[in-house]
Amino acid sequence: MVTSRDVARLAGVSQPTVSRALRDDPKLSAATKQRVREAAATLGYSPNAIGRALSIGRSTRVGLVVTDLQNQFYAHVIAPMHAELEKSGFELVLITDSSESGPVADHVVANGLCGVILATTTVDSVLPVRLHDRGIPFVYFNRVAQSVPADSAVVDPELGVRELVAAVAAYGHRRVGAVFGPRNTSTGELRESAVRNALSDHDIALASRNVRHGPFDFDTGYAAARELLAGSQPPTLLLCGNDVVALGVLNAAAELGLEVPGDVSVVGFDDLPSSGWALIQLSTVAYDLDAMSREAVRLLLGRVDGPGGSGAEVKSTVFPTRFVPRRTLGPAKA
Amino acid sequence: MVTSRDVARLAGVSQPTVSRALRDDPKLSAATKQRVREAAATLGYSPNAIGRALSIGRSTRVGLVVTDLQNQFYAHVIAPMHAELEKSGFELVLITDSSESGPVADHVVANGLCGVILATTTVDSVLPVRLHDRGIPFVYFNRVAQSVPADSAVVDPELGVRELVAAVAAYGHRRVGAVFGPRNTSTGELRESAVRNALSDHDIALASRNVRHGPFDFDTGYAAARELLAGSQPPTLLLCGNDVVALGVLNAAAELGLEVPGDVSVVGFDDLPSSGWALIQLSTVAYDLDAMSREAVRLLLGRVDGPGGSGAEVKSTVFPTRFVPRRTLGPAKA
DNA sequence: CTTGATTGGGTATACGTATGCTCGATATTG
DNA sequence: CAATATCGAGCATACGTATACCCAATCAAG
Repeated sequence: MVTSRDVARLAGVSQPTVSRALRDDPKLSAATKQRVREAAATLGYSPNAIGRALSIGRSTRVGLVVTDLQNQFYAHVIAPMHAELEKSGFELVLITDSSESGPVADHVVANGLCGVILATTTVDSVLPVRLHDRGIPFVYFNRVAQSVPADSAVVDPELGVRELVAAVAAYGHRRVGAVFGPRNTSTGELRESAVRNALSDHDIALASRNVRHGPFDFDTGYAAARELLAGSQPPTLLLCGNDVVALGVLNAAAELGLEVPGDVSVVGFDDLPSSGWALIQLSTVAYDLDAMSREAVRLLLGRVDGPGGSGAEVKSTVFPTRFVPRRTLGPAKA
Repeated sequence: MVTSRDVARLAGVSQPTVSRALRDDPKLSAATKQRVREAAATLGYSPNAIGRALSIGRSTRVGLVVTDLQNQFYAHVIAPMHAELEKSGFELVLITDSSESGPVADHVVANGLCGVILATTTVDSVLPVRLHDRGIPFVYFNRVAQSVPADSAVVDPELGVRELVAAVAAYGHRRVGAVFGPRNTSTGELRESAVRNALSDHDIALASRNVRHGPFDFDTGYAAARELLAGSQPPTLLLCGNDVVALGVLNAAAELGLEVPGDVSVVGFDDLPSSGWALIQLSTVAYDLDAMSREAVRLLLGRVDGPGGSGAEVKSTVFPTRFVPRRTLGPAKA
């Protein structure tokens, strides 16, 4: 491995001078910088991130805390985050938070991550508290916890859901069901209340026997649909907490031999790329997930090497939603 | 941040003793170890990975080189790899290799990764050479490059493809087409030749006008299908390089108003979870992707902290395939 | 009882980089 | 021309951990 000392020797300067030259320290003469840069180029030197991290007490590595890496949703989150981080020379480290009991914070400290993006926060998460206590910069992505304020990139479901429910009403749905997300997540709660409010604005009842809750995954939708669509008077529409849940519902409906939207309409939330496929054509509520992912990164990096650090005001970037009508929402079955 | 020195002070020992105690050095008395462990627990100490990495000259961070993080395939690769790495206390770092010109190797060195898993190797990749030159342990996942030998976890398409083509022949397909993977990847080549051999064993011709090549992604399948299925005498079957390509084909077929398998049959390769969905029901060639991902990790870790290092024999774990018949393969259209 | 081996732990130092401080050399000013 | 300011770069050291080496104490064997 070629070190700054090797470069120093070749350039005829001291090691600290190499460090300063490459960091473009104004104290150095242009001539010296040039000489050092050439020597570095000759040797193919690139500064060792480990040494640097140890020295300045901070790495260029950002953690992303998720629960379910298999979940399609995260693929479309990870990719833009990674791209955005790369632009600033940061690395993305995946962290799965299976227990949430606290070791994650230890992990972050021990591995010297300079910041964390929380994508699976529940309202009762202790992780934000732990991170706050240790002074580790973090941001909320998608979900937030009220207990500890921090920057966040989130979605406002209101508008999209209103448009969606207007369409639902226009199609004449009266007997509706829903598969909401977990009650202990801000997204779950927010979307649920948005849906409930919009439904009651249109005088559409949501019977509790037609409502299910569960994690934002395929199985939740699948299991809920098997139950909800099996009765003698099944709902003519299932509103889903997100697209992945809706996919579970769609597949359960297909297995039950039900036509969509002939027998039952299905709507999602997120507008993942696959929702637009001809095979799927899921009616859903859309927002700019790519931009939101990048924004979370930008907010975090602002905290990490920003001047104020945790001093500045808490910023929350809210992304608007809109309804995207597609095939899976149609007229209510008579 | 609590350091080993803090623990040392509390335990009334020197800093190196803390290091030794926690690494279970046989030179230390059990009593001392116990005292140190208690002190460490009291302070909530966990060793700083940065300092450790700098000291021993090796980190516990493994890079995964991919091109397209959005690609559904990788979600099912990343998850098991991450889980397997976590078991051994290693971290997963994502690296996208956009240019493949060499900076990836620099990146690996600079950021002190202890090893790399190559998931997007082409036969003419320079990255393996660079890694080999710098003595960085790496393994091939899924695809290999002949130029530099290294451990690999790969698929043997032979058996599955043979079974698949037998089914194709039984269904009476004579006018077939294919959307193969890139010619400069080992997987692309291997699957293509397996298909060609099996087809000719059944005396089924594969007209070059019905063949397309391209990256293993959705758009490849989509674009190819729009072309291949548009003619007056379209193939009655499209064999696809992998499932994601097949999804592109299926969606193009749906847009063209074609029935699957009534008008055209489609088969894939990989058997991703979504291929088994009721909505999709893709006939495909399956293998244990989860086990293969984990094996790649194990092979790499064997090189990283194994005794022989690069000295030992090159190991290649080959995963067998089998045909999974589903809805998208049916009788040839008359 | 002395000598040698052995055990247990401390001391010194290394890893690669960054930065405060120092100091010589040059430039500036009175 | 002398005194002071300024610039440029080196020296020393810090970050947290691991390990080679060394030394004191204990123990065994002669």
